[in-house]
Amino acid sequence: MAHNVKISNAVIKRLPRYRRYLKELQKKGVDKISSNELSRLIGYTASQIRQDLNNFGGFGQQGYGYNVADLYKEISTILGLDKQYKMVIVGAGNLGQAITNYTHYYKSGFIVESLFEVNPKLIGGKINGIEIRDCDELVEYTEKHNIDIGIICIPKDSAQEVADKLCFAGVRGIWNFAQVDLELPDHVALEEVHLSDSLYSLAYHMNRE
Amino acid sequence: MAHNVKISNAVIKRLPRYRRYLKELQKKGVDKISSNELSRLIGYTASQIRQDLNNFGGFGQQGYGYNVADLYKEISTILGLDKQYKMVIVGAGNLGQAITNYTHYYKSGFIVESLFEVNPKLIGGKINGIEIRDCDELVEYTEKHNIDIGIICIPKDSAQEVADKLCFAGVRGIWNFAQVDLELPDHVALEEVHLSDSLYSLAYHMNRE
DNA sequence: TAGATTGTTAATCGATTAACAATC
DNA sequence: TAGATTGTTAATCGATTAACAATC
Repeated sequence: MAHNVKISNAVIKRLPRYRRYLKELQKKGVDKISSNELSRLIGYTASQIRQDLNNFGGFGQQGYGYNVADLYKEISTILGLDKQYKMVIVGAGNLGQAITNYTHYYKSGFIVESLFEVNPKLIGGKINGIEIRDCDELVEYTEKHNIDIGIICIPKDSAQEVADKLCFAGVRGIWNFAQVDLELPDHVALEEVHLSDSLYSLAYHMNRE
Repeated sequence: MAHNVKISNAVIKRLPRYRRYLKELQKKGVDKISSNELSRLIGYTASQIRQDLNNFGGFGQQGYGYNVADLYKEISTILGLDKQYKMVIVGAGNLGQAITNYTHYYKSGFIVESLFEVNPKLIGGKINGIEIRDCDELVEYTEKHNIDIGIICIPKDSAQEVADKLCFAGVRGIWNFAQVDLELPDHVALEEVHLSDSLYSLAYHMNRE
């Protein structure tokens, strides 16, 4: 059953993966699955799967297993994917463009409302029909349009400053691609994607295995 | 001192972060730092910092601390950043292009030798002077040029197939951006970047904090 | 030398796995 | 009902933190 105990981040990080596998099962027309079968597919132990899910409630049925469609829906709700999120992307370079396209085509609940840039050559242009505005308008726009998420796709030197502006303008979450660890107020959620850290850990493993 | 005990992935994942902070310190002209001072900056406990570093050897000096430049260099070597890596990127869409530019400008040790595409409109074009070739040439090219790393920037449906080809052609590591968990032979290192998983965990935290 | 700080062992904490009673 | 499989408690394992002797 649901409790008030804080759920560890390790658990949260596994939820999207459960969801992906459940989606695949659903596509294949599978409508029930046991923790053991799921374990074989996904690679976590059956015990861990049951523990993870029971952090949020008893979604299974003894003697039967889990209903694939129901569990998929439950996990989606836990993650907040039943809601919509308005987003702005700061930095309209390749990465900003890539994320714009990606969310535009694949993530219906996450809507890119506008991009922001300092480079005058890009300002006024459009990506997927979404306008690129001057960075000077960032705070005003974000406040006015009740933006939920700010996405930072700019070099690290100005990243903290932009993050501060986004927080001031009322975003509830920041998705950071700049190579710097941001400091945010407690009430703003932060997810950092450090691409070069990821590449470096790949390099490490290439020299051992 | 260095041992043969397997070093946990948690430790490896922290190394690039140490390195980033040491780089900043170096820029500021700081030449020595204690585990306590570093702890205050980076947010890990001093105890953890000393434990982490001692997995690889005694880089410090009692009563003094750690030499910033030396430690930076040691960590770089541990990660394998003293070596060069030849890479190919499969998928020349926005993300493939973003990574090409990114590594081209910022990661001197990681060289994008070629991109590969199935879209005939893109084949023959260039990004940063790097040619986009037909995916049909992937195996031959990769073998011939002794490519070390394959980067997968294509939709999930063909990702495993491309990964198999890259492994067959002899890469030692794969950096995967497709939304699927790849299965690779043991001797090929794998680093997965699941962008939507990251976005979903952000959504989760936005609805709790 | 005295003070500072590491390297390393021991203690604690948290996460994973195992076991099994509850129950569909 | 009997068999299967969950939900949940207990045991184990591993990672983090604390403590302190070694030593610069």
